[in-house]
Amino acid sequence: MPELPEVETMKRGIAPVIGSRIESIELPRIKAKSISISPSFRVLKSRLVGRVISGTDRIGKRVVLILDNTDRLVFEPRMTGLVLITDPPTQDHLRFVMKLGSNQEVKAGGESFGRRLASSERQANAREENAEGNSLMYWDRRGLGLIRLLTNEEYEERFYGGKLGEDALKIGYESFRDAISRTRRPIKVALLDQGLVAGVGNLYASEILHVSRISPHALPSRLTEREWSELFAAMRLVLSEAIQYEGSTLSDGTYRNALNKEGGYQNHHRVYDREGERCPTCAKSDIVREVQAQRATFFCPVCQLDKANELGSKSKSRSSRNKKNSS
DNA sequence: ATTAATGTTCAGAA
DNA sequence: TTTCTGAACATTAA
Repeated sequence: MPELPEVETMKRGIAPVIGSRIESIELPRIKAKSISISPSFRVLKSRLVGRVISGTDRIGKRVVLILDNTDRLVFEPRMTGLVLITDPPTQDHLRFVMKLGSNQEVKAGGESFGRRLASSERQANAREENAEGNSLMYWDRRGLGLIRLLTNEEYEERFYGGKLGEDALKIGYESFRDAISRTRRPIKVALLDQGLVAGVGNLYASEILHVSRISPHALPSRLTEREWSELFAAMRLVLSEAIQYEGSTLSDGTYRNALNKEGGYQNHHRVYDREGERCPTCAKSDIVREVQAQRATFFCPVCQLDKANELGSKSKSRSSRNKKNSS
């Protein structure tokens, strides 16, 4: 699901829209309930049409279009949202379309979707319409995402007014440690708090902790200096690796980049969704799946052993595991 | 045919 | 103040 690497990939993928003028915006007529757009679609239309997209940005897990009057159109994909510039995965969950004037000549010859085009005439037509019109689309299977148009001031207030933490790839070591130390929740839970550091989600939190060999249950207050620096390095490593592979497309196949192409990082996950597989780091245990704060958490109980918390941990029923490790 | 599970964010409760 | 819980929604696996 779109976390920092996926959203960064979308942002990079829509770079071709920079410099284009917005000719119109549309709400595709679909059966699904419409997503949240604020202010209203009418207002968006009056404020967007005619404007030029002067740039793009990413803030945490959001994609941002910067307009020539400094307004910002923010796409928040949440679970299953995608920002695309080619045909979306399906037509029935296409939520928002922005038609763009071509800033430069677009070659209409390069159709390379032959296989999928065969499926249905209706879809092929709709797709053609989108593909040749040079448009930017928002697709969202579950429809939990949202789109909002903000003035520059509203944007600054909303995202830099202390409500959102610094971006996980921009934050420095000291600030990172200070931010995460601000809570008494376990480290895995703290990493998910966007108000502390922005961009890390459930999948990458597990991966980052595994690389740094820190237990998801470890308490920030008890991390050593060495662990902090390993955690920080692991965060940068994992996120940039994932960006190199254009993000993770999980088994449900939802996530795609801006060209509707799957990511590749799922093949390089060390622990996420790998319950029962051998730990790639120590090879002394299988990966364990556990629910922590209502979220699936994957880790290796051996090389991510939480020494400080081992005895006093308030874990619930652990009956299924009988490990007779010397202690 | 129901039900649970999926992950992000926010409002409201503890 | 800080942390926790449930809702928003659509789809799939059980």
